Formats: sequence, C-alpha cells, structure tokens
Amino acid sequence: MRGFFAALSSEDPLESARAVLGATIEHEGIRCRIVEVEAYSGCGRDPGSHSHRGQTKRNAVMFGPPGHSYVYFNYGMYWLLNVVCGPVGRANAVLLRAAQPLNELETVRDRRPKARTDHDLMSGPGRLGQALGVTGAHTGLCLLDPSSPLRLRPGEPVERVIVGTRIGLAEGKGHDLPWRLVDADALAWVSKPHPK
DNA sequence: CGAGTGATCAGCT
DNA sequence: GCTGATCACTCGA
Repeated sequence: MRGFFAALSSEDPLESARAVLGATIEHEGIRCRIVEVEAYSGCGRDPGSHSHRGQTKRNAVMFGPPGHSYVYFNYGMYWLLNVVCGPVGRANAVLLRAAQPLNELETVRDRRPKARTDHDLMSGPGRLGQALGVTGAHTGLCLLDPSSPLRLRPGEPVERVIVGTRIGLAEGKGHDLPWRLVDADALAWVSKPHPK
C-alpha cells in the first residue's frame, strides 16, 4: 500500500479521497472517523471547485502543499473543512462531509444542541465543522503535523466504498461526476441523501 | 419544502 | 468603492 502522504499528493483526487475516507480527524480532544467525502479537482477541470477560476485570497491555501486544511465559510453560517490534495499548484481538495464520533460524545452534543439524535451530530459538512469546533482560524494548518491543533491520521482502508454524485452542485458544475465516496459499512453516520 | 445567513468576487462605475 | 449573484447547507414546518 502506498503511504498516506503519497496518496494525498496524488494528482488523482479520487485516490486522495479514498485515503481520507476511513481516516481519523482530531481537534480539541474530539476524535472521529471520516465516513463520507467528496473529491474536487483543480487545474480548471472541475467547475464545482473553488479553485476553478484560479487563485484568490480566499482559496490560496488550496494551491499550496497537500495535507493542509482549507476551511471556508458557507451560506453565512457554516465552516466547511477540506483537505488540500495533489502536488503544489494543483489545487485538488477533499471535502469532509460526515464522520462517526469516537469519543467525547457529551462535548460534541453540547456543541450541536440542535442535534436530535446522534446521527445528526456529524452527518453533513456544516455539522461536522460545528461538532469539531473548526472555524476560519483553522485554515492553512498542516494536518499531518503532530503539533497542529487539527490533525488527520490515516485509517484502515475502507473495504466497501459506495460511489455517488456530489451534493449541491448545479447542472454544468460537475454535478454528475461520481466523486462522492461513502463507507458502505458506516451508513448510520452518513449524510442525506443516501447514495445507492 | 422555504427561509435565512454573510463572505466572496466579477463586473461595473 | 459599490452591487448583486452566488454558494460544496441546515433547520423547522
């Protein structure tokens, strides 16, 4: 098996996405296992990507080295967490969409008071950011650096992966690309709509 | 299903 | 410097 960093560095965003699926993300003592991701390609070949129209102040970290965090604010409310992937300048990314909480359940429930069930805690990119306590201050961090407050650790490769289309993209923005990956054995923690 | 939230950016002036 | 469209979403009806 190729190394974790090598997979994140791959030019193929799907290979990076497969490596992130099943990995563990950790922040402020909260650990969770990533069960749903989406791949985004750089280099102007993916109209759904923030990097599609070139580098700006907002998306600059996407053009930097792989393994770093790209966090951005969306819909006026939610912080969404991505892992920068591909070689420097390639601007691929993997969006973290859902996770299974592994510890500190009480803390996570406190951060997500609107959650009615434990499924609601991290089943969606905005929810996951809220549950972890991630904000724009956490963009540009090296997720592989043990001294970083926000860390990403490799996990066992996910045996059964369900592939679907990405969520929320308009027609003509790559909405039909099969770049949403879900762990088939962790469907209890995945966001809606459920892929087949 | 619709409302609501605010940063970002392209395209103007 | 301003405006308006856009946005990879969530919640409550």
